[in-house]
Amino acid sequence: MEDFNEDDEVWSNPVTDTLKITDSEQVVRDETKDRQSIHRRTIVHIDVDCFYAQVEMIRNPTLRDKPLGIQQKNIVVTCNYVARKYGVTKLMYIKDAKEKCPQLVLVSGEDLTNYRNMSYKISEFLLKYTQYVERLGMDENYLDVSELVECMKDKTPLTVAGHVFGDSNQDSPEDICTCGCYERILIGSHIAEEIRAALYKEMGITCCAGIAHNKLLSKLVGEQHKPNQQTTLFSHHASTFMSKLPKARSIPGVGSATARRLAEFGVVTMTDLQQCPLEDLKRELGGSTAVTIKELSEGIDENPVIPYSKPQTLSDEDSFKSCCSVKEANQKIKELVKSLMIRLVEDGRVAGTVRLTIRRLSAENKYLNRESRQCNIPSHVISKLSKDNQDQACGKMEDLLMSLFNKLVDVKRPFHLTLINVAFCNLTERSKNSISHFFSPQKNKSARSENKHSNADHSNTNQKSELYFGNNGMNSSAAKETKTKCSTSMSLPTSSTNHYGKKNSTGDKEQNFCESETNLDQVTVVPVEQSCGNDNARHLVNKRKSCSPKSGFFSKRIRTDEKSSECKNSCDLPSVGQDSIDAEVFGQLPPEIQKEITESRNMQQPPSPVFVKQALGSPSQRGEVDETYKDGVQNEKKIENDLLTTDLACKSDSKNLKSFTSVTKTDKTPLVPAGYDRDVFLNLPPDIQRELIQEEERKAEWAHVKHGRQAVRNPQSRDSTSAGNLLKYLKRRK
DNA sequence: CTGGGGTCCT
DNA sequence: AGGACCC
Repeated sequence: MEDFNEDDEVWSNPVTDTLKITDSEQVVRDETKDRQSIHRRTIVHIDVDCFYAQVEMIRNPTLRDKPLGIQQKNIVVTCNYVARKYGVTKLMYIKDAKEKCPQLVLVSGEDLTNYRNMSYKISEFLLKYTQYVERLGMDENYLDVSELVECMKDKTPLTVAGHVFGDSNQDSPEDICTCGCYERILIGSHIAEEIRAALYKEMGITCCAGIAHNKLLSKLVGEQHKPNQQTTLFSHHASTFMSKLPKARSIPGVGSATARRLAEFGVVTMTDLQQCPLEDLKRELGGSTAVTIKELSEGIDENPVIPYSKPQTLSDEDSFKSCCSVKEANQKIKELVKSLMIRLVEDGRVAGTVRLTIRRLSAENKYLNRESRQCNIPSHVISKLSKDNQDQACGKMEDLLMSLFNKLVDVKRPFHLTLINVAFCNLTERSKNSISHFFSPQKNKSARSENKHSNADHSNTNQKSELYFGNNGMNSSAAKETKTKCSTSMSLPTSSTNHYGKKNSTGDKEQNFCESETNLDQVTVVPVEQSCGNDNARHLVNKRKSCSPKSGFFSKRIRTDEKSSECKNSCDLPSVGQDSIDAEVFGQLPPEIQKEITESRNMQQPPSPVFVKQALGSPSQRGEVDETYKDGVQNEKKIENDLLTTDLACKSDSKNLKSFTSVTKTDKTPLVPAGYDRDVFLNLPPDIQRELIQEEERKAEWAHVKHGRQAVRNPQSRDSTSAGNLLKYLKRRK
């Protein structure tokens, strides 16, 4: 039955081949079409509401009910929704903002440390739902939840959670796509809602979500209802949705430069772009961007969600009115280096390159005029850094940067700088260096490229991911967790028909309700490998042929042949909970009434309509969401405590690291990190041993985080709170 | 009077 | 090294 496999596509593409020569009626229902469909994925885009302002309001709850602006230099970079009521907007001058709202409270947001920490906590939290989490800036994440959806497809809910784009009442059944995406997106909307509820409950963060079949649409549709709401887009509304966007510039990926060039030949609105002949676009913009933005304008976007990893650069910058002397510059650089060094040490990697960027005051071209010089960091500076001589290392680094400064600026002539940026890049894990240094010098050269390769590629194929982590002796849990995740159950009733009266794709199952009240915690989790057999487990391996490292909307098109696992049997888990609405009765209501009920529930501010309420395990955990939201202050203490606990847990982790290290120093039989020859290792100087061990610890910590088991957290708070009804079914390793 | 970060491509 | 894009 699953004849469509990788071998077939080498020779031909049965689906598209057939599509070309046949009437679509039969083909659309072809099962192979489902796998190939551009609708095959379910993507959730999570956008944290006024991120910096939320972080500050969590830090200081008394700010909640005041108009709050986050200030960087002369600008309000973002503000809370109280301030927005007064007309304060993002990137507004302080002066203008104060005019609009004299009581505006300003908090400096120039130091990003707190925001960065919260940002990663959020991304790590999201990793509990899928390994496919891609960060976009500090406050946005894409999640490919296709696998989660696949596992819940027997539990397709009746209605969408949250807002939906377009007027569903106007839909006739023929409009709805029959490839299965309708049901997948429906499930996706409930996944998104649960994620948002959990994010709020666990971290006190509110966000918006967009749910659609690709990244572009999920991001754009999520902006329809803000803040703290979510919007779902079904594929049959995709082109309408795109047409309704005002400007071509609305497409993420069409920036100011492209928009200007488009406007030069008369393309301004989205429909202009949609209707502009491809040939014209190619002529004006070049072939690849032309094709890309043309497809984006039609709502087509096959770019995969690329799992994030550690950042590729660490940079710190400061802008100012004027810096006209070497002495001043030196001082600024010194400060930047100091804070960057701290971040670099925390990161655990070594920087191979340092870059200095400046901006000169100039009448024209106010801020496109950055110039930079970079150089390699000599190894003796690196070795200083890895020891305790960090002051010395900073000194060396300053010297390096000053020599770069002299390359940029003719110091004998007057100069006027308005910005200095220092960046560490070419970041590599220390163990790579150490290992190749001490054990296999000939591999030294390949270390960098190998690293880069896996950064770009392992994210795209489970196969490589497994190889990569496996080889490291670290953790192949990325791929494994995916497989085990398939034992997920949604607590909503299923029905053989949706409220349009269309058959579900799983329509042969007449079981409409899940009445079992089995305790969630007793649910047996069956790994997919077992329940589906090896043949199906094999499908979990992505077979992406190529990978462009770029993750934006302009990346080259990547053919992805992800085949979702078949895990029908393992999904037949008992389902739980009762809803206050009788699902059977609800299902028999006329569609308009169903819609009304759903909508009235969706009006509630926090994510909590039918699904969440039902999904939350205990009465004490449901129903209070509204309350909690309204007087957030009451909850603040708890949230802060939670965060505190988290921090402490992190610290205790590094404490463990230290005690581990000290054991190796004093014990007669020191521990030897996995993957090292014991005799060789023990003959190394003690400080090298210590470094290697710390290296392994750091890698382990990161892998930990990467695979969703935060280094952190009171296990109880994770297991027994709202962390997720979805999550309750996910098998956690150990 | 225009943040402080990031990404990838050319 | 710079340019485009993202937030």
